[in-house]
Amino acid sequence: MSLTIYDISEKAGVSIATVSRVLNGSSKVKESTRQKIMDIIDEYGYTPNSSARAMGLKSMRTIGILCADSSDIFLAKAVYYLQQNLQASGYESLLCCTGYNLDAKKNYVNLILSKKVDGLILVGSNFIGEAETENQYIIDSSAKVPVMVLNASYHNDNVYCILCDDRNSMYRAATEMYESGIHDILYIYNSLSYSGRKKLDGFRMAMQSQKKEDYEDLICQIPSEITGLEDIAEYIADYERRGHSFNGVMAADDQLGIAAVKYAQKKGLRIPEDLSVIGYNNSVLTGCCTPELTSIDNQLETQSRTLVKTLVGVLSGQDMPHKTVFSGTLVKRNTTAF
Amino acid sequence: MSLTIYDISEKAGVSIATVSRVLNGSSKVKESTRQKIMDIIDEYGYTPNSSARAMGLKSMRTIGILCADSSDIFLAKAVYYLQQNLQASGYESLLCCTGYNLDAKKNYVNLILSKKVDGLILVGSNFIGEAETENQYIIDSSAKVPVMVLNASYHNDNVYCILCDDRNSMYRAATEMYESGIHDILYIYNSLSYSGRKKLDGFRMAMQSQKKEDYEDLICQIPSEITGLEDIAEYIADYERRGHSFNGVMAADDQLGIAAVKYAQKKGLRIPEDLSVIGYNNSVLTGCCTPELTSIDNQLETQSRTLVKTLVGVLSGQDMPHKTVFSGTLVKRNTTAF
DNA sequence: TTGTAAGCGTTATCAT
DNA sequence: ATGATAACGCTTACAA
Repeated sequence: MSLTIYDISEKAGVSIATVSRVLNGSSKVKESTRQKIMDIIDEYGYTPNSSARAMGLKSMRTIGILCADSSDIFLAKAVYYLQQNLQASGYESLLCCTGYNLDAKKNYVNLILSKKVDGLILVGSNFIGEAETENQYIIDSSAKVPVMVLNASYHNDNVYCILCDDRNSMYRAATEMYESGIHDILYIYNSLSYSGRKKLDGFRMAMQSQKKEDYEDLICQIPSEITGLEDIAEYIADYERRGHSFNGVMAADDQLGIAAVKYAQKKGLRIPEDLSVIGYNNSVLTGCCTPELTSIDNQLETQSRTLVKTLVGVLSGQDMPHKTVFSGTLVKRNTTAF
Repeated sequence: MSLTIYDISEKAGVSIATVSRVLNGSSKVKESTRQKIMDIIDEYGYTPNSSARAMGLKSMRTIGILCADSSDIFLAKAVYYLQQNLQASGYESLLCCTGYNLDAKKNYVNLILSKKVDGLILVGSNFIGEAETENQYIIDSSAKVPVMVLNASYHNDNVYCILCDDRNSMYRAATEMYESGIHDILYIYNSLSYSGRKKLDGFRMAMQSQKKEDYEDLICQIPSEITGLEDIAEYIADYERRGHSFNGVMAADDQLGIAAVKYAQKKGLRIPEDLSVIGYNNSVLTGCCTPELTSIDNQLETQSRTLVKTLVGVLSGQDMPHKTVFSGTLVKRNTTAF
């Protein structure tokens, strides 16, 4: 069994209260006794029991992180940055992968709340539903602890959102592509999560403000059951064969962007001469295809850092902004010429 | 403040011991009182305080997971599977990303041990050093809790290893490539972690048993400072220009495999006619290049499941195998013709 | 079957 | 500056 504060106090010939004081750096302790206690702690390698500490402090100094799938390339990155920042701020984190089903998510929220975490971080816009009823669980949770949402927006009292302005980022990138002379732009996407909707909005806005006609015909949802990149490429080829022609592609994520590159290779189109492609997320995948994929970077690292800073502020009683929005940036590689 | 066991016992008109009993499903409780208590728990939404519980049980039912970088595509997958399995077995997990520096790793081990976790999982062979002194911290840790190692082998009393036989997997794949008529095989790798060494061993064994001469000339370490895939491709091209010729590439991971594909594209070589390529890990990256990358799958999901099963066994006092080895399988895609 | 009471290792409020 | 001591919420002998 490992040492307790009692063992240390005994060896040092002081009371546990004194030991506790030096441990917490709190009240005044005579420097000599402080030294003596520290020496003994070092010598015997004592470390406080964090459960007991949590009971005394009524806080675990632990944050619950929920994400749908921590092996997703985008979410993994976010979780990584969050944990690094939390750790640096002296918080533990409890990670929980929920999958994409709403009921499962609710259950996991309850589970993690029962661990008496000090706060909750929802990673990814898939935690926000379109219907208000789908989000009741967020309101309920926020009654107990502050809820942070990464990459989506939800307005409520004790919830704080950090996000990238996906709509505007997509708008700007689509506009830039259009103004470079590429007027027939195919938009491909998988799902309409919160950020998925924003991106599509941004694309539509861009086409509208360019007075582009019939742009809706070039908005293409990839059915969720087709997942292989080659299959998606084939689906795009089909779409083209059905009478839609385009010389640019904007994809809602990098995987889809790569599928578009594969489509071009299949059709013998040159990139970027015959077809320009822009992905989204600026993930490691961008380097894997040839030519390398131009992509929109949504500042995940900055978002994560800000989120933790905001959370720590909230937990220490400060007033913090309920919504912080960053702008994405277009990272140009070789699937675009502008 | 949330409810305690006292609140529930009061509302139910029983003692806290009885409530605790139904909570733990332990000793005999009359069905009617059990029902009554459950109803009240449901009605008021009581959830036990896990710190208090940990103190009583003298266990947090928590496992510490250490990995160098949870955003690494391979490690993220492993961590994901581990967490899923631990959760299913009723364990929490505390994830901690250590980076690749040895001293940092040691510090993190101590940190996580101070949380009084019930066990430790080291994810990835980069936790095992070549020199024995580098591994002392594992021995020290295993004196306190069982230590599980994923994807590497280390022999000690309270440490348990689950791994894929990388040497043999590489041996078989290289042999298959050789026997298909591809006799000049370039081996590329980054680092010599535990599994990195095994893979290289396997390659060497294969070449030796084929009586291939001068195969050492075709073993190429990519300097760690060059990281971009295009740059690696360029490095390979340089290597070739310096007088090494080859018609096959075996890469120590998928990223390097893709770099080899990029090299071929750069040189105008046809894949697989002029150059065959095999990657390692069978990650999502395999689908991103064109043609899609043949890769060795190291059964991460199976490894993770087995690891958790073994850990749970150890924690419940059962005798468990100290070393479990799976075999990798070659997943053939389009960078190979055999 | 149920209740009583003694821990578990801290923190924090009193006194001294 | 330091020491007693009461919480904190739970588990678990031991009694009844």
